[in-house]
Amino acid sequence: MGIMIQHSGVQQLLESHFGQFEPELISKLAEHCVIRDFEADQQLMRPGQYFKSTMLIVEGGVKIYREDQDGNEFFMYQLGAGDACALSMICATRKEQSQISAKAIEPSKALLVPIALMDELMTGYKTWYYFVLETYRSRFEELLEVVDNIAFKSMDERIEFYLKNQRKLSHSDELALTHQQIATDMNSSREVVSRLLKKMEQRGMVRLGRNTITVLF
Amino acid sequence: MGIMIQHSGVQQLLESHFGQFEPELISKLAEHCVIRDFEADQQLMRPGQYFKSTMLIVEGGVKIYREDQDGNEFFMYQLGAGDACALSMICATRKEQSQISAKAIEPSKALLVPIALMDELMTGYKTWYYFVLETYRSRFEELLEVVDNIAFKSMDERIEFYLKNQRKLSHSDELALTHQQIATDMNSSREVVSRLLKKMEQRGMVRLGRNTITVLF
DNA sequence: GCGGGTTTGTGACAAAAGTTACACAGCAGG
DNA sequence: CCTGCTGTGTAACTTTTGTCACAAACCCGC
Repeated sequence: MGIMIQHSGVQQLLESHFGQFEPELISKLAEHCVIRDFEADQQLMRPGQYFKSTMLIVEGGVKIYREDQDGNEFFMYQLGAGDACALSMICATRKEQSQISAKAIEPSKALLVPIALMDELMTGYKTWYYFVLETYRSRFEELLEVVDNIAFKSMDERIEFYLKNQRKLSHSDELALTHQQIATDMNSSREVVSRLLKKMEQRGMVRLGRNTITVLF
Repeated sequence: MGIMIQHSGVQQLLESHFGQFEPELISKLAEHCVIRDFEADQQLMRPGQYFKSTMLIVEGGVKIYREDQDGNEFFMYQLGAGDACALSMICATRKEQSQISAKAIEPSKALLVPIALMDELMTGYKTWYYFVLETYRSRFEELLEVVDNIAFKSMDERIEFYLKNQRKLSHSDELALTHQQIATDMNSSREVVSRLLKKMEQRGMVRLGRNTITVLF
């Protein structure tokens, strides 16, 4: 009975954010997969961890980071409900180690799809197949955009891009961010970020407050 | 008759570098795809171009670049015989614009697989399906490594990585490179590269000559 | 061997980013 | 209201990277 309730919950979550999936696929997923809850700031995966399943975000938001040997982290992109982690799909299919770290930015739910199921889903369900391809494509493009930013742009342009991104994701011009958080995400230092933000304020691009940055552009 | 000869040539090239493909897949590809030749330094694709087909490299070597608006280019990774461009697969499936530029570094041959064929190949041939997934995975990982380099490492470490890479690809410790080429690939300037290479020579890591860098580490 | 190209070496300087050090403002809890 | 913590502002300095200017070395064809 507990399982039945669980399954119908899965079904409902899938229907609301993965409406493109055919009904049989949704049933299949509801039958074989589980939902896992994450608190804000909790890690969904850490570097060096092995994947046993692919994750689809069904609620909340997740930030994806790249980490180096010294534990520095570099923010790459963010996932929301309806997105999937390409890495967990790719690595999952090869039982590879994760090279990235993922952190929930708010209370979130993810659907765990066992890797054992992947082949069957890919060959049996057209909408799943397209979903996976589309996931690869969009993650790849996001990653290319990340390369653009750090390869061609200076710090102030990168901050601007970062803020635009955050605004889009939070659907608000008031961002609840500290300078330190931004610096950490960009693998820079707080002083540099403060300095550049101050210049942006003087140019009328943002308004700065404690824990808040209001985007004006 | 000319077509017959063409087809058997395709078949042979496929067999030598894509031995994992099942015979029926090779025949299928030989039947529906064509080989295209590229001279050294010729562009396989340029930014803004639309894909009509996916490319498999069957001979030679290709460098993949990201370009910005001002025409600066940033080298990301290199493909050899047996590799495929993930971008051309991903974009091909959506008839998207290319975001990258690809340049042959030596006389090369590529197999052009029409995008119209992709779905049929993916669903009908297991080895093709695995090949595509593996292509996505390895390009994605290469891209992550690129991010690592520019996000975490300093110029001298990046040069070191670049040289190691080139050594692996050319199967030789003697690299035929000018400082200017390296600088262009890394979106830096020739003077900086010269300076750092000189330091590396003093530390005994390389030996420098005109048009050649001998890797000693 | 003599120009004229390309490639490399180097010094001086400028700009960008990172570091150190410290002051101070804002807020929360006692 | 005081205390202490967190977040921000800022000056001074170092390091790294990029730019400018020019010299020297090398290579090739004549």
